[in-house]
Amino acid sequence: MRYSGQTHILTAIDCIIFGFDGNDIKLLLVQRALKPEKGKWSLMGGFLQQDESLEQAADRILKQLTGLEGVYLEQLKTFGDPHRDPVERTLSVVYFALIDIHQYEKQINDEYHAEWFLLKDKPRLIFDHEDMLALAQQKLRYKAALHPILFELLPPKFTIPQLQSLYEGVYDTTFDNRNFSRKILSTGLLVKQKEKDKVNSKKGAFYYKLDKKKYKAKLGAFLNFIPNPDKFLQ
Amino acid sequence: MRYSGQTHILTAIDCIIFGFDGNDIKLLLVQRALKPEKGKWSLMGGFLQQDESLEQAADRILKQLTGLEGVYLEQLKTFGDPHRDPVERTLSVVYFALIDIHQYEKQINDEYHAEWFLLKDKPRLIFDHEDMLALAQQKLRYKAALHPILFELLPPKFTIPQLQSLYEGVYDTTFDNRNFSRKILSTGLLVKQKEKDKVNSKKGAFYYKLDKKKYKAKLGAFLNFIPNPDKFLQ
DNA sequence: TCAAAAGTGTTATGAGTACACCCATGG
DNA sequence: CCATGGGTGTACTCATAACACTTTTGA
Repeated sequence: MRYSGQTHILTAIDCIIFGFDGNDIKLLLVQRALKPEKGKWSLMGGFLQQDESLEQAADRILKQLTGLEGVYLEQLKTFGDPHRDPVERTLSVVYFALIDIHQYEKQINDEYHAEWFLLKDKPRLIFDHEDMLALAQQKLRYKAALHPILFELLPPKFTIPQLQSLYEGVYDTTFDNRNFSRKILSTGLLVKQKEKDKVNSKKGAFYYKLDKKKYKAKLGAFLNFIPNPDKFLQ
Repeated sequence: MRYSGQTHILTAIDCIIFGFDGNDIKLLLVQRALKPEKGKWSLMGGFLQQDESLEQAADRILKQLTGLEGVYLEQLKTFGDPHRDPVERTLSVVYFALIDIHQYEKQINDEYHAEWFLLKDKPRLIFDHEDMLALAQQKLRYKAALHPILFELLPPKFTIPQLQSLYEGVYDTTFDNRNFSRKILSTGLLVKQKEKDKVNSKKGAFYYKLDKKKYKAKLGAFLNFIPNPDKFLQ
C-alpha cells in the first residue's frame, strides 16, 4: 500500500563530528566523493537506506568513517530547503557526535580523505554545511552550559586543567581556575585517582575519572557549568 | 541530474499545536482523514510538497487548520523509524506551535474535525504521535524554564495571575505568587496598563503588555523562570 | 634556584526562597 | 460586611564571582 500522488524525496544523514585531543577541540571533515563539488570539504554524510532508522543510519555513517561505535550522537535538526543540494532535492537530517580523538585511531582517513581541523582554520564547507556547523556549535555551547556532555569528548582519565581547557575551547574564552575546579568538583561527578599526569606540567596534575552512575543520573539535570551563560549564548 | 540508485522516501510534516485560553493549556488535535486509522485522533499533518521548504510546509499546514499566520513555530525533531507509518515508509518532521486560543476563531474545525483537548484528557493518538507529544511537552518545559516563550500563548493584554496559571499549567504545579510576580517583573519585559481585568476577580488585576523590543532581545537570553528547574525536567 | 603550572581559601554581593499581611471590590 | 483573589515586603540562605598566594618539581 502507498499514499498516492505524493512526492518522494531523497534523504541524507550528515554528521558533525567534534573531537578533543587533550588540548584543542576539533572538527572532522571529509572531502566529498561525488560530483559536483567533488574534492571540496564537507561534513561526513550518506544516504538514508530503505530499512534503517535515522539513528541507525547516523551510527553506520559514523562507524564507516571513524570505526567507532557507541559514540555520543544527537539529532540536531533537519534541513530541507528545496535547493540546498544542486543535484536533486535532498533532505538532510543532521546529527552531531562527540568523540575522544585519541580513541579514534583509524586508517579510514585515507578512504574518505578525512582530516581534523581546528574550528578557527577550517576550510569553507559545501552547500549549507556552514549553517549546520554554526547551529551545532551553538547547540553544543548551550547544552554544555547546563549538562555535563563535554565529558563525552574526554578520555577515561583526565585532569582538571585539561577539562578546563576543553570548556575554554568550546566557549572561546578563559575561566578562573579556582572557581572552575570548585564548580566541577561540587557536582560530585569526578573521582580522584592516585596518579598524576606529568606530561603537561612539572608539578603534575591529578587524574580524575567520571563517576558513570552519577553521570547518567545528572545528564538530564540542570547544572550551571558556565558563569554568565548569557554572554556566550548569543 | 539525480543521485543514482538511492531510496526516495515520503516526508510528512506534523504539527503539535499548544494553545492557552486564559485558564488552561490545551492541545489541538484532528481526526485522521485517511485510511488506516481513519477517524482516530492525530496531530495535524500533511505531506511535504516538491517545492516548499520545511518551514513553509509547516506554515501552510498550520494555516490550513487554524487560519493563523505568523505563529510561533519551531522544529522539534524528525522521526524516521522505518515502520512508524504502516502504509509506507514516511519520515515525519515535527514542529510545535504556540498560539493564543482566543485569536483562533475558525470554522475549519468542521473541515478537519479539530478539537482542543486538555492535556489531561486527550485521547490516544495514532502511530508515534504520543512520543512526539511527550517530547514536545518536555521541550516546552525545558525552553520555558529559560526563555520567555510562553508569552506566545497569551493575548496582547494579560494579567500576572493569568500568566502564572499558564506557567502552572505547563509545569503542572503551583508557584508562590509573590516570588512569581517579582521574578517576572524583574525581567523588565512587561508594561503595566491602566485598565484592569475585572472578569476573573472582584478586585481586578492589572493588564500588562509585552515590551516587544525587550522581548525579542531576551528570547535568546538565559533567564530563570522556574524555581528548582531540575524538579520539572526529568 | 627559578619558572611554570597546580592547587587551595576568603569575602562580598545578589539571587532565590520561604513566609504573612493588607487591599479592593462585588455580591 | 465579608469572602475572594490581587498585590506587596522582609529576612535568611546559598550560590556566584572576584581575587592572591603557596606548592611542587623539572630544567
